[in-house]
Amino acid sequence: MEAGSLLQLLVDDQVRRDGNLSYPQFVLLARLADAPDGRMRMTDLADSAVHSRSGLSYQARLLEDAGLIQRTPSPHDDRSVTAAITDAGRDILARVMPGHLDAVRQGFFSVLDDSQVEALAVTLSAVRDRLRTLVPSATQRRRKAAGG
Amino acid sequence: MEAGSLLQLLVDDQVRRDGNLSYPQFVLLARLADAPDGRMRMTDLADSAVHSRSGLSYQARLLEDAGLIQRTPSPHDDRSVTAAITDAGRDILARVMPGHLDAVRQGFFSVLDDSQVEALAVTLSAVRDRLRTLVPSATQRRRKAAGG
DNA sequence: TATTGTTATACTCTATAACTATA
DNA sequence: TATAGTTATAGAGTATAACAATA
Repeated sequence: MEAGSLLQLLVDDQVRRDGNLSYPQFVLLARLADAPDGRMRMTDLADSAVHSRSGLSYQARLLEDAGLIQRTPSPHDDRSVTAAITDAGRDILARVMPGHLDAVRQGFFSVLDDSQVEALAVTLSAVRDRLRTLVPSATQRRRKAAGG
Repeated sequence: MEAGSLLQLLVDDQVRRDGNLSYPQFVLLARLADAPDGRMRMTDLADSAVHSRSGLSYQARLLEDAGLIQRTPSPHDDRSVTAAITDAGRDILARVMPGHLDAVRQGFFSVLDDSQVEALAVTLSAVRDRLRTLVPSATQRRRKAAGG
């Protein structure tokens, strides 16, 4: 937990300096950039980022006001909204990534060899998957609140 | 990072239910309980917990108001304050720990074998130590702010 | 002068509940 | 009825800067 907190502080500082982004904003932007076509449904984004829906709406508004993402109605379901990273969003990310990679290399990878990195990927993925079954997603929390 | 966030959510829920503690309060209390004599200087506590001093003062006030810690002037340096866990604090911790151990076992250790746990301890400790050299402590941040 | 700790203040983030709208 | 998303509101946590006190 200490390692995680410290790494988040390091990355937060860096993305704030280089791209005027907060850590959660950077995570959302990076996740969108990695998604097919740079788009994701709001609910899926909320679940994947461990956010409540209202928390995601808040961050999405900030990112949209900054011109880094755009929200549009989803094609096949008029209830849904699709968030898409904009060209400006990709530009910011391109500006931030070199420093980000440097920071992560220096703070994380530099003290590990390849086999250790591989082992971490395996074990922490297993932990993450396990925790996803134990920690209710944003959607599940909502269902629980409505039902109880 | 995902694993860390999820584990924090899991633990936060559990310590809140079982002991009416927030995650940062639980961390501070546990750290004090582990310290020799149950006492630590405020600055050392802030540095060890990745807090600013003001942030620690805030949490310390909450814990003290709840009767779980007590702050007293330090014996050898009248500028310093020593925080000590109280009997009530130890009681709360004793009430919370069984559920905590269960949660961590279920969410974390259950998916790992002994050698994986050992490898995690080695690698994440190295990462933590490395990050401690890169992320300024509360004291260092303050010096920087004063100097610049 | 430098260090320790607190406090006033402001801001970010997150969540709950209420609301609107569509399936 | 159930799901998707937003917003009003409130609260927790943190940090910066100013302050008081001691080394």
